[in-house]
Amino acid sequence: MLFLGTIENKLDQKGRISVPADFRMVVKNSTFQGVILFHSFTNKCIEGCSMERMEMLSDATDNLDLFSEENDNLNSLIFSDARQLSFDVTGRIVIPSDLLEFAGIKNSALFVGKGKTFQIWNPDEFNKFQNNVRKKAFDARPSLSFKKE
Amino acid sequence: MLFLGTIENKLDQKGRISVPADFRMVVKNSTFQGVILFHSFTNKCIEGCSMERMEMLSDATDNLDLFSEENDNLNSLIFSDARQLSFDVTGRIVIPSDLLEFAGIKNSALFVGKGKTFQIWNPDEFNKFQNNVRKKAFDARPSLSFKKE
DNA sequence: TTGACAACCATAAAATACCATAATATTATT
DNA sequence: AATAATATTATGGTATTTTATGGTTGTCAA
Repeated sequence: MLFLGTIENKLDQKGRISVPADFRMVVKNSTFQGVILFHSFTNKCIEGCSMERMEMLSDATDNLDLFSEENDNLNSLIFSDARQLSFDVTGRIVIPSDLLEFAGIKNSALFVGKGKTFQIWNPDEFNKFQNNVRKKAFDARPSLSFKKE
Repeated sequence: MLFLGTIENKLDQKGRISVPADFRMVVKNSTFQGVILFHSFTNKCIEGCSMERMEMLSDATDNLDLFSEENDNLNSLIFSDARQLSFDVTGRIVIPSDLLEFAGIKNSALFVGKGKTFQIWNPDEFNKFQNNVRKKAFDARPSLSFKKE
């Protein structure tokens, strides 16, 4: 199962927001009924994934080197920053305020499927980003975008 | 199993449409009883495939690199646009309205087999497209089109 | 005792399951 | 081979469930 599509949901005054049903389905068989969130390293948005994915990341970065400063820094960046947020009965989470601020999210947020992971964006910010990505893809491969007659 | 042939079916007022029985057979042994749909990057139509195929794509693009902007952009193009649609009891799906608009589909749609994938077209648009393709093939290779006796 | 937070209850809208039927194809029978 | 019987589709309408969202209460700790 993959995180697919983009769904916009609202934050209520208590900061709660529904995780899209399709996204909840992805972690349905997971031990942890919730998601992991952390700052994105590439964009002005929040990164999200399942606990299983986080464990894979851990396995990938873990080289058992207790003396590697680089390794320590990387783990610090990723794991100390990550929060596990469990769903309430109706499938909502409360996104920590520092993450909301980082992503510039106020009243509503966009859940963006990325396959094995997902992101949470300010809807307007994502529009800008997506247009930019499409433009870049277009510039890189014009032959795919416009077939000559 | 492959997606083969072209079948035209109707949309009802609720936007439901039967996925051709032969197409449903292709994903019969899949864990996810449904199809993945997304905008075509090359034509005015909807692209479709099985969840397995989407997972293969995911495996191919997934590199666990949290710092790769390029990878992030690629995933954004592919997965943020895709929807998983499961069959109802009679084998129907509801195609999201934005995809219908993109492909210019109103009352009926044409399922076009492409082997490992398929497409969904406005029937008239597909005719135009098909004629164009034939014309191009004709222009390119007149010698193949008219065999002398 | 106040403020943060979790558990609980409620509801409108949207999505999906359910039931029914008509059209088509497939098989069986004579 | 012709026709009857059966199964499988595609399609239409209704009922039920799920989802997203809002509000209230209870609990624990500062």
